[in-house]
Amino acid sequence: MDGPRNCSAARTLEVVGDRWALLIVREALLGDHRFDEMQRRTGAPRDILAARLKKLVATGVLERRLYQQRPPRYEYHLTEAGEDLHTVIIALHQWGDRHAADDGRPPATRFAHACGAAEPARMVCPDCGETVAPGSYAREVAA
Amino acid sequence: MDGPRNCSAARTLEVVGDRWALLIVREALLGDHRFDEMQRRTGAPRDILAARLKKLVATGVLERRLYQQRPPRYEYHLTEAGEDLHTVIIALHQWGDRHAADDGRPPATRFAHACGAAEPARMVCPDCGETVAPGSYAREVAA
DNA sequence: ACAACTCAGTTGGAAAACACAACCCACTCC
DNA sequence: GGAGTGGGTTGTGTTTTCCAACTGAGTTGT
Repeated sequence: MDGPRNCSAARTLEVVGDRWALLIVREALLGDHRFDEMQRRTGAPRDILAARLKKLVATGVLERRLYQQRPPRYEYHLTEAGEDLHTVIIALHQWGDRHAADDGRPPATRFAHACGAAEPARMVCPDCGETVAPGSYAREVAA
Repeated sequence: MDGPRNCSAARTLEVVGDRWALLIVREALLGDHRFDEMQRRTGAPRDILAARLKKLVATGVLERRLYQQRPPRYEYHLTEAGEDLHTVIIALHQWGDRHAADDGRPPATRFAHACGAAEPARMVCPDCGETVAPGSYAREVAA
């Protein structure tokens, strides 16, 4: 009866829901902050990268920092909000590990927790401590 | 020195890295399986929706089920791989809750664990049990 | 001093994807 | 037999994207 859902996930996708935005966030998480490096590591066209960086700065995901005068050069760092996207990146990464095979190219990127654990992180309910399953978690609740 | 990273997150984004794919997965998670319903709830144009559904079936995220002969009608259900995307949706949803305000429209969709917990799910390391932080988790490891 | 190189972008033009409205088809219900 | 339903397709613009080349301030090499 009603139209599109008023949904937080959809709002997030308006900010990072295109082909390159989340790869840019991934780069920033991995410690790359400069234009050229990001361009090489993501494979994004330079003009698109420039446009996305602008948008991500405008939406408060990244901030632009001057790291050198003359000529003025800028780096892009994650804001606190940007850092919060790490769960999205990790979730994407895990799905790829499981369902989209590495086609045997060079060294893969990998995420590993500081404690040295080999196992991937899990999403758990903070109350009952159970791992969140697709069916047990997704419920629509009228407001 | 080298080109684009060989990265699982990037491979995942090749499958669901456009504006509509993840919203379609969200719908399927929420229990909508039919074309028209998905069209209304996501807001995607019909032709784009048709194309995405085809792609998601081809990539093994969705499967097409005949639910009625004469005229033949199909529903779209998540495969096991598709269901595994729930962590991505949840992560997006949480980020939106925190950083992209609800602009006060109708009832919001909401995800809630079956045990009734109000708190959002957390990503934790299965070994040390700690909540995964952006800095503590993202590390590149040579293969 | 002059050339080559670095970094961070712009610009222009072709190709692909997208959005929107209209249409189609096989049926069912009134 | 006319309207309605469900699941699309088609045609026509409008936007994005892609790619390659270029700019411009400054630094480094010779």
